[in-house]
Amino acid sequence: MSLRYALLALLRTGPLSGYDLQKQFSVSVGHVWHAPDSQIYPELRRMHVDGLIEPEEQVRGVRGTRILYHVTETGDAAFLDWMNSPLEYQRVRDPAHLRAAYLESTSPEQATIFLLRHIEQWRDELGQWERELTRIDAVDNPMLVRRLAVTPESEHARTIAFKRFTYEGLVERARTEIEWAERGLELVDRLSAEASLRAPAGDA
Amino acid sequence: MSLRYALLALLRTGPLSGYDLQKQFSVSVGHVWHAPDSQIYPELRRMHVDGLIEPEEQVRGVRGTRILYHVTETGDAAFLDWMNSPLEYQRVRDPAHLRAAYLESTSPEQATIFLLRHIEQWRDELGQWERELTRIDAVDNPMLVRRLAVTPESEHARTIAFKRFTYEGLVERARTEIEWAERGLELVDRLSAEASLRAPAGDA
DNA sequence: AATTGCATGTAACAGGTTACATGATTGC
DNA sequence: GCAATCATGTAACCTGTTACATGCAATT
Repeated sequence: MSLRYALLALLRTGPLSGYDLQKQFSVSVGHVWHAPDSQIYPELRRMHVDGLIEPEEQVRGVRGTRILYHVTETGDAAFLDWMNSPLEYQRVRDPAHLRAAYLESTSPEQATIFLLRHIEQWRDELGQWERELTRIDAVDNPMLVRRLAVTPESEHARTIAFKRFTYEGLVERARTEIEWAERGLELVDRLSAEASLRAPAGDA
Repeated sequence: MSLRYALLALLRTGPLSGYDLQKQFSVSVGHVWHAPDSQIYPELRRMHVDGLIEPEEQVRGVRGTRILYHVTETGDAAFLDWMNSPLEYQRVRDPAHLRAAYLESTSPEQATIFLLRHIEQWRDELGQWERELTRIDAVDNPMLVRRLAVTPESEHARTIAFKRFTYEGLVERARTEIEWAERGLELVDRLSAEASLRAPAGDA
């Protein structure tokens, strides 16, 4: 049920349409909580039904409309309640470590491919998050700017500090994953070397 | 769809019942892939329908039965295919970092509570994984023992090495999370101190 | 006039969670 | 005789994914 709070967090910076939210999901909050558009639109409806947000229809051109959603007082309270409630941690479900635990069942080559892909995967994430960190420092992220615009100036440093803190955590996590997989590559090589010592294949 | 491969991984050490598997999920593979019993029994049926496993009914007492599942050749091949196929990474969906990004919306006290809980959460995981590491070193984990029993001795070191590698990764991840949250606590304190410098509350 | 981007959704399905439901066996 | 635990599931629900579906507006 975090989707609704991710949406509320964005909407608390000011009204946005489903489409706006969808885009933000791919660049800002999407870095910590992915959601496809097919999930966002129905959820917005439910949030409206629950009184957390209020739609405002806007005319676009001759016949087009777009719906801007405003956070209601109820919605604001719901967000703050969530912030102050114990977080529900998700059960572990980690395909990479699941596979890692059984790498002995495949060849060193396949193990290497798996580990290289793991490194690639996390390097991509790392790149995104590092870029986001520099954007935060430059106060260049559109959502952060929106957020600061509706925040008293005395709170600006705090707001930025927590965003930075969040992305620092993500960056460290990515680095940890990469280092782990790199040690895995060394392990695969070491095991292969040991095996070929015991049973040389290419020798006479 | 990793559940089925987690189940196959366990069954490849020899036949087990749904109940056995359920227990293993809470102590071995469950450390990387959680699954409740209500998911395991239906999945075993589907795996039987798909020809990956073969049930063997066993009499228990006068009327009780238990069903042992054996991996078929098809099942074995399916597992190895999975091992050699690109891993499907899950989209990021991280409630802790989502909340961290908006900690400025709550009080320092609530932020502290959140961070302390995060530390507690990961310390629990860390403890489990560290215990598992010592069990691996002592060759004391029942599933590892089963696994080694059906593995040629020349492969024992490899098998143990990858298990160790897996849990080392989990341990590092937990440590990274804990360190991050501890830095978060310092940040909250620092921000509170700065705020009370600018607007002293307890003073005359 | 065509392309890109804005804007809104529906439907079918897969995967996972929670709660419910039942009964037998074994050890004390 | 009772408790623990072995052993098997069903049902309803929620969340998320993938694919499909439509059409206007602004720019080139």
